[in-house]
Amino acid sequence: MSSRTGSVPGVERFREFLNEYNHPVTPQRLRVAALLFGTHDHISADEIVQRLRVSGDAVGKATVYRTLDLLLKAGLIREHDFGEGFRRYEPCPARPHHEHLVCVRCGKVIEFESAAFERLQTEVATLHRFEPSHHKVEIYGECEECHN
Amino acid sequence: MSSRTGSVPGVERFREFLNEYNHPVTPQRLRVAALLFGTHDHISADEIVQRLRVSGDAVGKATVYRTLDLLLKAGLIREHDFGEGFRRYEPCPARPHHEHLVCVRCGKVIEFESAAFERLQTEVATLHRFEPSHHKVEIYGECEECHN
DNA sequence: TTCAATGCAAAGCATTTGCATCCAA
DNA sequence: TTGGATGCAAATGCTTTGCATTGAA
Repeated sequence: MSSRTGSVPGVERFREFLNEYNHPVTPQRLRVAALLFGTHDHISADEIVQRLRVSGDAVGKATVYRTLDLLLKAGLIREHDFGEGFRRYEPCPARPHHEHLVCVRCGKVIEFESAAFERLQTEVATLHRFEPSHHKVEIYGECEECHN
Repeated sequence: MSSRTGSVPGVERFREFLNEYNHPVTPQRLRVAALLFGTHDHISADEIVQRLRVSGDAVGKATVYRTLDLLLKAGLIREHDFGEGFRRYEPCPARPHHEHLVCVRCGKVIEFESAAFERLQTEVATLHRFEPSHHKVEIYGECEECHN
């Protein structure tokens, strides 16, 4: 075992969420949450399985997917599909809302925020009589290292 | 049979692309192209198979996927993943580059363009030393009919 | 004790691939 | 005539589900 999960705020929030909805707090759930809240990467379900296995805290793949569902419902993580054939996840609470730059060669993901984008979302949605809930802005291209 | 494919500009452009790369011009390829260039929807591979079957121009699913690849390589269609578990396609040449508003209830897709978004993409990419190739802006929410 | 969680394996789906047959050029 | 296209069915890869077992409360 490695993580003192109690010290990670995100894990605490997940614990509260589980209590609130009378979902058992299991070691597997805490491990998945601790891993997610302890990384800055945008990792896939499979990477979660791998990393937990390596650190000796193996959790079944099905349980990982089920825990990701819970974390999504709790609003504690964000789900992404960058068109790679699988989804990636990142913790929410850490940083404010942000968008992504994705390198089409090496897969590197860089985050950025832009108040202008936020403003434009509201503007455009209102114009089309939409009630906006969320949005995605992804810019694809080549990062400095990959671009010759 | 229904379509006089010769009258649709997109189909003509596809024909030229096939000739240029010495790919045979087959009736199946023309049918898929004609369907795509004749609709304003954002349709899935499966919908293409269904609609062609209904109109008596059945084309195998594998051929549809293979033709979509060609159309993508030709730059004549755009591919979208709105997180529904499958991809949607739309003709490119018809309209200038645009973004999407997606109703999370009924799945309706509305297109919009915004010069401001285009400008911001370049700005942000340059800031992070990215060479931008393309981008996606999707705003999710409830359309007027679905919102109450 | 008890009801939900776990984890394996099987099932589901969209998409891709293998291969025998067919056809555009 | 012939190399590539077609289309069925099988394979793939991510994700979900069924079910017997385990464990949190």
